[in-house]
Amino acid sequence: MDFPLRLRTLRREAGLSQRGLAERVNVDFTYLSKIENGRVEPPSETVLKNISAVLAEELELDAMELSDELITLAGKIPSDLAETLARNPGAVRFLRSLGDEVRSADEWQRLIQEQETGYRVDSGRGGIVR
Amino acid sequence: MDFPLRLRTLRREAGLSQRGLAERVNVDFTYLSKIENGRVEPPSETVLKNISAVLAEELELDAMELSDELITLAGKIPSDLAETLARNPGAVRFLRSLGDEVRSADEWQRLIQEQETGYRVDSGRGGIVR
DNA sequence: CAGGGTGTTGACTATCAACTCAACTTCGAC
DNA sequence: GTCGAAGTTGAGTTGATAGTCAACACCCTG
Repeated sequence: MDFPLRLRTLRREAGLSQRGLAERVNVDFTYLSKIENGRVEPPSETVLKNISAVLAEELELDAMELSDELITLAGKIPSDLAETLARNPGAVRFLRSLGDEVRSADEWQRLIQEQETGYRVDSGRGGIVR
Repeated sequence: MDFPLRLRTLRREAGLSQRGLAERVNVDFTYLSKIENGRVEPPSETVLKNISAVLAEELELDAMELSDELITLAGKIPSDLAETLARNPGAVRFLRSLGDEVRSADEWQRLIQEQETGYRVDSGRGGIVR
């Protein structure tokens, strides 16, 4: 799902009008309209976080997770992560070392598994290899 | 080493004047002066890449590695990596899964080792654990 | 001390992202 | 049919980013 639609869906699920949400987020409601219609780029991370906070409260979701979802859907990198990357040349080298192998969501999931379990997981059948 | 000094050092090693480098990079030489003196923010990634290409040629270094160095020194994320991250929500989740454990350059180096060897490496003594 | 090569500085400018504001439309309830 | 609540649109504003340009200062060499 793309960002504009996701936002509109969430807002409606939360039972909020554009004006209602906009007021709590401190932006003009016409701006939300444009965002939901893809007439403008997704908003700043600040606004995205505010939106996430309000929606998470209404929908009883985790605000952090929601903002991560919206921020990445918006094609941005959460600024705290971005800072970590920018401050750690090693992090950039590490990501490069992953190279083109890592492309799909599955691959990333596999890496998370490895990281959490300490085992290297076969990407094919999901079995433990070593 | 910080970005301004690193740039100045490289430029001098390459035997180029500010005017000389600026011309080949298609920026005003006074801009380079300000950059080297930290009077302005580091330049755009485009300019950084142009600079890297010229310097890499003169110094017989790898242009890609040099531009990665300069870009990260400049506190930015190489845009191709940034795009990969922004397009892969999984990548963001993965980085979050690394959490606060990963902070030091050593830790990143360890992860690179793991990735390349397929073995989990002990961060303490560098031995193979599993 | 004249003149070319080098570096520094201040003031200004163009572009773009991220919005706001005023005006209009659309739709459902009464 | 009108009223209010909701949504859409075009034009304009604002601040930050990424530079340029004109002017000046500092050498060294002849």
